[in-house]
Amino acid sequence: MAKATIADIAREANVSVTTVSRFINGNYGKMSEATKNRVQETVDRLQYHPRASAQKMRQDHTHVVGVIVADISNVFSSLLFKGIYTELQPAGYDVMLMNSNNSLGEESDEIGRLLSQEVDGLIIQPNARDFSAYASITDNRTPLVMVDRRSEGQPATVSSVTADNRESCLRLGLELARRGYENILPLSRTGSQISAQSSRVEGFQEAGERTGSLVMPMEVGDHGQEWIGKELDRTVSHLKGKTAIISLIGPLLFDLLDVFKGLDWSFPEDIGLVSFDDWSWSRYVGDGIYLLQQDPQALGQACAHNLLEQMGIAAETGEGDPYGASRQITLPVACIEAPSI
Amino acid sequence: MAKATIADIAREANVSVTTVSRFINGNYGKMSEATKNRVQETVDRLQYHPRASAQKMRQDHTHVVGVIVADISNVFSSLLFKGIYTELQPAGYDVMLMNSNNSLGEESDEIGRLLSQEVDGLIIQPNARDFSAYASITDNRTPLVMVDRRSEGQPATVSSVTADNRESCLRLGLELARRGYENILPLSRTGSQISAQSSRVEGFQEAGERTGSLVMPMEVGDHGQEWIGKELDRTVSHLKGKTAIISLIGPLLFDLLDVFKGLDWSFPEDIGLVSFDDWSWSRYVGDGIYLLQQDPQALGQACAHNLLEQMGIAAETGEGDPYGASRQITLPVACIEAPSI
DNA sequence: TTGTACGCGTTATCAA
DNA sequence: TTGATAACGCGTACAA
Repeated sequence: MAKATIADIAREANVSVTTVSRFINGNYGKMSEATKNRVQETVDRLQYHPRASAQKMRQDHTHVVGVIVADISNVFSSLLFKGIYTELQPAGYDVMLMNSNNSLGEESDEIGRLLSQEVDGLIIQPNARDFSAYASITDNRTPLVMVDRRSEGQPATVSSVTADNRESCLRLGLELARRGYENILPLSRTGSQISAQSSRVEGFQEAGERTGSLVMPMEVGDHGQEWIGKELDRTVSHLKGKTAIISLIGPLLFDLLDVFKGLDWSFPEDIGLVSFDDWSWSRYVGDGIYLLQQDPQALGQACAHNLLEQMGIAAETGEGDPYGASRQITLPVACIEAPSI
Repeated sequence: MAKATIADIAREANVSVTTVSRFINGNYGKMSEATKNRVQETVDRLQYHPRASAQKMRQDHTHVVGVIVADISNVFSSLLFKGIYTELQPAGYDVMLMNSNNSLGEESDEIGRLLSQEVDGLIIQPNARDFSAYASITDNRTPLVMVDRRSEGQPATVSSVTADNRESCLRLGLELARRGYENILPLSRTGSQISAQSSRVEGFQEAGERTGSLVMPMEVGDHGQEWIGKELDRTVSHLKGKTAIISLIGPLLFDLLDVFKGLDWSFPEDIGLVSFDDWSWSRYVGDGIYLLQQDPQALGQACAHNLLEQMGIAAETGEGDPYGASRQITLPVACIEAPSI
């Protein structure tokens, strides 16, 4: 027997499809207890589930939200998703998750797929430097929230949720100077055109300008530990005074620890070490590592919350401006002290 | 202007809806270059996207797969998802991801939602001890793959993908005995009715029977580090000979390291320490920790691959048996040696 | 090579 | 309190 439809229920329960539909949607107001029970029984017996796709045809919302993260194997992304999901699920929204792998091409393809799914809203951790890559979304009047990274030329109508990268790095730069560090080496490994790492570098550079310390950003690209070790060794050997190395992205800390071991550097004696986002394991390494830590789950919840607002307004006003609720949201970065500097 | 439909394209391009439909579906066979180009141009200009929900009405597949993981904040789940996604996306399937939070109630609700979405297939990391919780899925003839855990009474028609938990723990138990350990304390923290942890305990118990060593499983439930520390201390102080403590689930290792610090135990001197699934950070702790490591991404790919087979057969044979491809798949657990035992 | 017309399962409108 | 029926956007059998 094929899947039950609303018509099957109606026939079996000796009512009209209208009544069944009302029942499904909880409009018990105009329904006798008797019919209600009869329909209920039939629905259970035939294991009827209303089909989302058929419902979508008659309604202007799908109750599905699309999410595109840059790298799902990074813990940042999974906690971000958890925050999003925690907020959206109780509100009655399902989530389609996609992984762009830090690739512009995959991202673009995925946006198309999600638009085809008629998602009610979209949360993206973007890869493209220029916002034009996302124009199809706004053209579509689909509510959009950007997270973690900002692309250039982003319309004021689009929301943005990021951590306080610049400020936290500025503060850390000042603190390092206060502790007598004269050189700061922020290491980044950027997979895409844009990332939160660049705002972090800016923060350090500002601190350098204010304190007179040397800030020398280093982009390690796809290079392995051997290359990183060589470059670091060469650079540091030319520097006067105390040097601190900053891992601007969580996974890079793994490599740095190996590199330090290879060079036989220990911290904080030979060199200072600070990292972003270790996801709470590094406190078991030696006496712990000084950290700047984002709260990805909070970021996710903020995204979802803002998106719900946008979608709510879109639903209320119909043809109105779905972007009334938009804003730029910045969440704090925690500083976890440890004797690695 | 409202979203473009196939009819809009047809009108603008001066062709019939049939032609547009053929174009969308790549049936260029019966189409002149001229019309093809004209349609192409119009589609681009109006930014037309076919609506998945309308297509679904006319077809018996949605090209959407549902995935329910037990705890998305556990790295196991995110890598599992990555494996699934990596396999399904190129095959043209979108993925709805849900997080059951190790809760039976949420899981049951989520299954209903996914069935309403008419997913073509389902991958679940199950919470319920008894398979009856999933009967609605098989009643629906929706292809299903269970991963990581097995529920009782699972029909032969349902696939299962798990890591080689029992065997790997048996081998480790034997190895521990060989190294002179006389007591093995596997610690588990189970959030749901079933988990992979129980097969692991079985493996150790089998080893205990063979070697004569004492195996004393301990369930720490929701207790905090203080409780764990007290219980461990009390237990170990009563034991003769060398003792090894096993963290049967990755996150528990965090707690154990703190507990060890609190009790001032060091490994391997005072006690042996082994853990499952640290996700590669623990090698920086002291001289590293002995590990049994699953490959969640490989598990995910195996799930997706099997599901694709099931769905392929379902699609081919129409009313035929979609479960022909079903099997029990077991993947190896890697053993990463380190001087913590 | 292109077009017409119907039906998929549901909800909303209107009528009874 | 209930029911009949027209849409929603698309794919396809059949007609031209």
